[in-house]
Amino acid sequence: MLRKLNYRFSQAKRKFSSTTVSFTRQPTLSSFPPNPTDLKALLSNGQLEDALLEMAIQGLEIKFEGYDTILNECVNRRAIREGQRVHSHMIKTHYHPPVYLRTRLVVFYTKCECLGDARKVFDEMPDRNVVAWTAIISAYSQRGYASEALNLFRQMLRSGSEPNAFTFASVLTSCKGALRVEYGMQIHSLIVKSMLESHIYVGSSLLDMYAKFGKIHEARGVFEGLPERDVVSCTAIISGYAQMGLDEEALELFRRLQREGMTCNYVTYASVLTALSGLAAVDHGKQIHNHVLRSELPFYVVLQNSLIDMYSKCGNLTYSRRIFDNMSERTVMSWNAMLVGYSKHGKGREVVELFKLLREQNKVKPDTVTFLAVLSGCSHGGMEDRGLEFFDEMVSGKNGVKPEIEHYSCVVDILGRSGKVEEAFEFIKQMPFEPTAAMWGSLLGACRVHLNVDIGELVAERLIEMEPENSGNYVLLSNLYASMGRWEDVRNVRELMNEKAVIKEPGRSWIELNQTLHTFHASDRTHPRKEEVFAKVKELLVKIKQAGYTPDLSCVLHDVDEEQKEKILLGHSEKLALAFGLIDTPPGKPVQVMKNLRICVDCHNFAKFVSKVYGREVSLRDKNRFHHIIGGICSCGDYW
DNA sequence: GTAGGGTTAG
Repeated sequence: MLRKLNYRFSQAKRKFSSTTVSFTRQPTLSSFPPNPTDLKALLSNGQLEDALLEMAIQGLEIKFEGYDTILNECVNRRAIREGQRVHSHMIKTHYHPPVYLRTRLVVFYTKCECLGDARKVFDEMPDRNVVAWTAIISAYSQRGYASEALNLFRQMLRSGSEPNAFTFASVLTSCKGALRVEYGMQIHSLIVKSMLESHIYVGSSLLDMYAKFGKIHEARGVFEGLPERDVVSCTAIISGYAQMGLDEEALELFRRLQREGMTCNYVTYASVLTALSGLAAVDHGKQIHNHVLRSELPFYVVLQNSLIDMYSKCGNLTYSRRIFDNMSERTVMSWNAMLVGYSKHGKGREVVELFKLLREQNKVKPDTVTFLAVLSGCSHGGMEDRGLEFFDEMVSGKNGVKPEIEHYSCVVDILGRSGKVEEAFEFIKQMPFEPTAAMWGSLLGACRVHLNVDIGELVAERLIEMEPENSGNYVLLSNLYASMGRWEDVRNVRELMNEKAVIKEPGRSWIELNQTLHTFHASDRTHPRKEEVFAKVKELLVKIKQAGYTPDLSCVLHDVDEEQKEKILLGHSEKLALAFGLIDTPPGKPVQVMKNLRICVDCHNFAKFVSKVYGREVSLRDKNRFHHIIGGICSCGDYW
């Protein structure tokens, strides 16, 4: 008997000699053949290797319970090689595992990220249960194969297997990944039929799916219908608003839920910080920062990335850089957030230097966003030649990131900015992508600054063809004609616009003073202090006119007389917000105004005169970038 | 046994 055991033991040792398993200790067998209880005892002592050894020794005797126990342990420890050995042991010994064990194998392989092996076991299953289906679906979903996950879900339904809450929660994620809103809605009706709409996991996934497809009302409906809320469902709805750019709604909901006792974690704060970045609500942002510091949350790098972004979008690059410098670990997003910050502030030199540092440190691989930030940073920061060099590097394939359409768009911007309008036009015609409206828009802007009507007209024609409803395009063309003194053409543009255009998004500007956001719309008659604000605008106008300001009437395309046009211009929301800032802050203090769209030529000029005449530093953050105006000179170089 | 929310760009 003992010899038999020794023989088997040495055989087993040979079998396992290729693994990392070390045999410092001989397993103690209480009986022969050993039973699953022995295995469990070994496993509970953490002796997975010994358990495997015993399994090999006893051969066929192990069967169901032993395999189950060991595989479970392999899953818990993510012990890939050991689990694979268990699986091959089954095959070698011609053991045919029941559904339960096959499911265990599928789960083992999916958890160990061996999708191919998982799929093989799954495909060979004679009958599949809901757990196996869900495990394989979520494995595909989590690894980014959303369409395949949806395919499998359809197969599951056809096979007659009934999805449970786990399945629904998982498959909804695939709908987001595969951009299939119609499937999401069909699945929603299945969920309702299964009475799982109020399930906390299913509900959060469902509301997140709606939010990701821009159906925020549906998302909110699902959220309000949840019988209980937790940190995930609350975060999902807040981030839903934030991701849609509904920043005020996101902030408002966050504050309400906080009052109602919501718990927050790092994901919640990261989502709220996105909204605060959009609003440039730096006082609120600092409060969150304090919370974060006090609570010592895990996954700090994600939060730090959000904080870098928040501070830079609130105009405080110094804070951003301080956080960046103090990070113990940086991801590519950390670098990107910092580079984007410099880029939006027109700090070309800093962009190039930081990118150099990124390469020197050689810890993080730059990605497509990195190059987008670098190219647009070079463009906005007066480093056009460096920008073109980086782009050439991308084209040559030296840095491993191939240029995409957005990078080409940056190059159009760079060429246009440096006055190479013809070159930019040729570049667009020859690039391997269909030009976008944004590209033509950027080139039309270049034509305006560099007074190139010939190309401007061609570009405008294509642009208006592509986006006949976008009033901004007509304004650019009108500006171009006006700058050449072609008033007849300005009138024609207006008529053309009257036929087709609608104002897509109303202009809105805001300013944060003493932790309060004050928002203004064009010709705002609703603000409680409107009289004061309008009076201040008039006062500013008188003073800056004396200093040489003349309104740029080509920014107004309404069919009205000149006096009316000037009135409309004075009602632009950024002027109101700027005036309000001047009223409510002491002389000499910098003022920062945010705008949801691109700033108009006249308002830009207005702000420059105000900064000069009143000796104020004025910062304007528009849709694309910051304008830092000191003494009448803007950091954008009058090109944006 | 299987499941939900997050940070950079556009």
